[in-house]
Amino acid sequence: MLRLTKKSEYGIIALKYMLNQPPDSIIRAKEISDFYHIPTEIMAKIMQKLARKGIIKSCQGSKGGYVLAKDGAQISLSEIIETIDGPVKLVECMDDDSCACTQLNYCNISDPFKVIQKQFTQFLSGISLADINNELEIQRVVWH
Amino acid sequence: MLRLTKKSEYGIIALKYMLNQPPDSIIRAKEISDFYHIPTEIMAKIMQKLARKGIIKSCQGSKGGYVLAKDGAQISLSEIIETIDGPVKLVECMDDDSCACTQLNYCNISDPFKVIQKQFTQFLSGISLADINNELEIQRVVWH
DNA sequence: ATTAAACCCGACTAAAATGGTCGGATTTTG
DNA sequence: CAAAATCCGACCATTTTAGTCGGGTTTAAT
Repeated sequence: MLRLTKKSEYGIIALKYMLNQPPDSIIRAKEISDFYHIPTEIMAKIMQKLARKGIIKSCQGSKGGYVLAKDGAQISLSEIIETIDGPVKLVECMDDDSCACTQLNYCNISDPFKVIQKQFTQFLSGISLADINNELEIQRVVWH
Repeated sequence: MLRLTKKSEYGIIALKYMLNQPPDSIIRAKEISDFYHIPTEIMAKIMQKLARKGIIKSCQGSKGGYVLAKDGAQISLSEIIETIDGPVKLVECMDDDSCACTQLNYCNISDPFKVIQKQFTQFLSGISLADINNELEIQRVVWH
């Protein structure tokens, strides 16, 4: 079906929410999960991942929470998705190591898909959290 | 993980295989499944879907099989994927109907994602089977 | 006609990924 | 020390995907 996981969705929702709070305000996972009716534990773990990756900064202890660690324009969609769901690999045989089919010379799509994969990553990298927040205007993808 | 399903992969492999046979030769599902070690029944059903959609043409009966129904340049990646796996919907709330969150005014990413969705579909539509077959050169996605 | 080889198709099972829960640990504030 | 938050691994439930099975239809060759 080719669809983002719910966790990625939650992550994007949370980051967008944070971007729209007063700068440097500390935001708790529970605040977001309550507001959007997202299971608290799930929200918490997603934010832990984002924190480990350095997209947000954690403040432990009571009165703790999270703060955006970067400018919205510096956070790309691909970064968010990869942090939460792991690497984007359109087809299985993206690494030469983990692919039985290339070794046997069976798979006929490995090479072309590496190109597509690269373009797709560029596509996701080209969209920032700030873009998402600004409800970016309809744009056109042009091939050169 | 954001990855094509195996069925889509199989479909692309099969179509690429067909494109590289002598024009108008009739190709059996079993021929492809044997060659690439794909379960025969799965391969068969994928080709049935492609046939129903008009991407390939079926020839029933003994000595039957399939023939490409279109030029390679006329078959887009998005068409293949949507035929096999159903519509590409990056996030759940793509249709206003099926989305509880928009009704409640909770979801904050529905609108921006519609734009991303559209761009992504354009991206997939811009890649043809012929491109895949020609191991298309590294290209750049440019924003206007 | 009969048989064989292919397409056709829905229902089912198995396996994997995802979504969500639980219990408990650590850190900080008051 | 208690409360409120982050932290984290292990676990279970649900959904999606992958693959199987059994039976049907169409066509060509004998």
